[in-house]
Amino acid sequence: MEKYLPKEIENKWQQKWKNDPSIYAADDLSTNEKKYILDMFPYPSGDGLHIGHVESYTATDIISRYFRMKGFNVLHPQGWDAFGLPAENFAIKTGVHPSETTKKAIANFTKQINSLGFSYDWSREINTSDPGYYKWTQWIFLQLYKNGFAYKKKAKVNWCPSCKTVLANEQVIDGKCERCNSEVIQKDLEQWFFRITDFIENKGETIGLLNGLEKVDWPDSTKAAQRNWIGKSEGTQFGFRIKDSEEAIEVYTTRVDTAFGITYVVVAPEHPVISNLKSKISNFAEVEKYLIEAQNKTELERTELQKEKTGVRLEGVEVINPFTGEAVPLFVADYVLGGYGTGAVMAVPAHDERDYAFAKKYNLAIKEVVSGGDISKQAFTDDGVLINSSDYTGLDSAEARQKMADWLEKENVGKKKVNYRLRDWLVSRQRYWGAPIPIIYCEDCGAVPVPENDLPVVLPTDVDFKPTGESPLVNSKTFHEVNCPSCGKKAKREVDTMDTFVCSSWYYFRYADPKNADEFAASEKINKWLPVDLYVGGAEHTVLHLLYARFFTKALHHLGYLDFDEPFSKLRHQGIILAEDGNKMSKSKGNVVNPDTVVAEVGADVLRMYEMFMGPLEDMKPWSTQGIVGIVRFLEKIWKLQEKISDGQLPENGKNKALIHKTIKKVTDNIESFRYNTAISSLMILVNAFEKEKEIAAGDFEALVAMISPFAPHIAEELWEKLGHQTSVTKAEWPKADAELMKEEEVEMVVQVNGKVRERLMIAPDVTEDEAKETALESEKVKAFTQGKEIKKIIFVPGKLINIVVD
RNA sequence: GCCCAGGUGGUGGAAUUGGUAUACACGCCAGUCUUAGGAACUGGUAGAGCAAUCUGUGGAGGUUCGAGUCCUCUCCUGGGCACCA
Repeated sequence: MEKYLPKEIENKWQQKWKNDPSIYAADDLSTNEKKYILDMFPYPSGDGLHIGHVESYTATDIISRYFRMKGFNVLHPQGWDAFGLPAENFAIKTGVHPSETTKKAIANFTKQINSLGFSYDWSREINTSDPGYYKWTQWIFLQLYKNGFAYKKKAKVNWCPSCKTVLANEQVIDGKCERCNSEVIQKDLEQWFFRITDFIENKGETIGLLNGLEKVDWPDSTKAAQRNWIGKSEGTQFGFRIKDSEEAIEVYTTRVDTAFGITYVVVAPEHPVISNLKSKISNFAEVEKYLIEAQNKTELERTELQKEKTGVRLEGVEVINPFTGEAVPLFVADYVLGGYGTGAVMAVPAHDERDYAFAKKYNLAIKEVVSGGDISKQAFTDDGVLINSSDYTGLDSAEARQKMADWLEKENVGKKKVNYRLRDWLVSRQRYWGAPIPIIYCEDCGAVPVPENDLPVVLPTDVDFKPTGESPLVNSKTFHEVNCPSCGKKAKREVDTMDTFVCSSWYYFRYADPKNADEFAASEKINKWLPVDLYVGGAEHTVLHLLYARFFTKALHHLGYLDFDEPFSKLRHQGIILAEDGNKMSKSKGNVVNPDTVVAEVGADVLRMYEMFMGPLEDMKPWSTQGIVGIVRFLEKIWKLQEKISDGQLPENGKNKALIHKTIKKVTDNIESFRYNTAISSLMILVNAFEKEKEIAAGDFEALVAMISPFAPHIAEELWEKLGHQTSVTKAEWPKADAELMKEEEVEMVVQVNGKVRERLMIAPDVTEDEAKETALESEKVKAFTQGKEIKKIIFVPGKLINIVVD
């Protein structure tokens, strides 16, 4: 028999699949039940495919191939998240246009992906930088704009000085730019936003971003992270009247029960009340100095100095606590955030750590109103029973919160209020390589949407890439200077482009109808294929892509374009594959494993199967070059089993039959529950058993080949062909487990005495408790522990275990 | 500080409702064969002990005939959020 030569086999079959793309094509017309299995599409970087891509793409490929064999109509597409900064930065350095770089990278990615035998439906390939695609990104922008979900406003925004563009909140990690790690600063700029906060709670028929999490099958950690990011907080908002004035300062609190302990009020440096009260503030010079200092701090500086609180009293201004009628001093301090709640807080040093630290530093009164702590040492922040709180004394915190909020409402000075941490999504970018925002500014008409007939607004090529802080599109006269679509006068185009996350927020709709020139996708096709049945990708997109995509789905559902309001019914993340040394793979450490090298050495089937065998998909796990040998040996063993295929009739071998059917069941269950590592191990057990046989029935070997085909499609096709099949193993039926045939003639029964294993006996699987007891008590080993003792109890698990309880 | 997910041999990891702890694989040890190779095959491999046996799933308690699995407390690791009032 010839040797197992993965390279030859893999080339042969990849060529065949390429020549017959229909075998993996999704069928728009089929009435079979559909499965939409989706990978997070890659950014085609110059570095090529990463070993982590291989992990998640193999996982989805296995389940896609499995579902096809089960008779489902499977949609398993792939495409390119092709806009983005790396190509643009490369252009700045070298002058090579990003479209060139991207085109090259895509060609390389495609080659690499095909060398791994993934069963994508390439007829549905998409590319976000293709005008045929971003026309619809722009179209969706216009729908959002026309319905009030996209708007432009001046605001304090995150600015990355190195990337020279604004960033969304989600793209700032620990005060640093998600992409380049530079410290982010705050700037007042006029920018485009999407009203994502409108969809936090249910909106009409559309289930909200919070409630929607309850109906999807996503990892708990991901749901928790999204809830965390949205940051819902239920509290009370009420006003402090400024003494000798009609004006009031609104504060927000979750602890209105501590209101009798208020000893001062604090506003954020951005709070408008400061300039409004300028005439009253006797130390305004000092206050102004503080404001300037606060403004110059970066986000990082402002939060890094958490311990050391600073602030200035607004001398000459006092505010009235509505509960006590007491006048308390007013401070400005940058530990209060301008962008959250009302930008002002009531300070209760006895029951809040930050207020406590501030009060200690500036020698302010600390008044205890909830019993249970020792406020001479530290703030007591738990709930408790109220003291020193007039009529509310004696109530516990929860009850007091309710009654005090009711009182505020009755007095018309406050109400219950819900706040969220989530801000609207800032989507404009001052960069080149993205989808242009389809808006035209006219001196007379203002912001005018580009007419839908004029879409796409094509990205011009006559630009200078050097980032200046203004979009490079401003340099393109052909692009920038246009006529107003409304009045025809000279006007200017919006020069900012959209965040690449906008392009990736809807791409999974486009796969349903990728070539449609009249719609972003025909509604019958979208509603046929969507929602996505299984979505697999890295956990780093938890609050970025996954939140934005949900928002798009909800907005489009609300506008009547979709039948569903959650895009991804089931989500799983692949874990990070660490380098052999246990560190993260990185170019600078030189510990990166390149899939091309591994494929060249051991073949795609081995790489695919090894990555699935390493451990649970979602776990972080280190690469092991040594460990691959196990899979090489496994596939070689399967190859050699061909020699044992019997051409004649084999006598029924009961033991192997049971093992085959048990394996079918286990592999089937494991694939459906995404536990490929244990699926492979049970296949190994079956192969080890086959190896011990002199001959194997052809049908049994076929079942094995069918089962390995999702994991290692090339060797499976080759063996399938050698078994005499004319058609691809993809067209084969997935083997069925027969429960009758799984039954063993004899099973091992564990005999325990007082819960400890003392003996293992072979019995018929259906013996009764009495029979089992009798057999067990005859055993010498068991006797040694039961002799002369009274049997108090027998626990019997049929076919498995008997536990004899003695004194 | 808050919220998730985890801690099992030398290594990656197995273990339906609580029911044989360490499947499968790597590595290691011994052996067989050999054209000495990073091949193949056979056997062994949690720890202690000559053995019977005892001890073992981060730690301490508890529930149970029986706990890796359930409960309480605690330590550690990874991830997310964080001056959010």
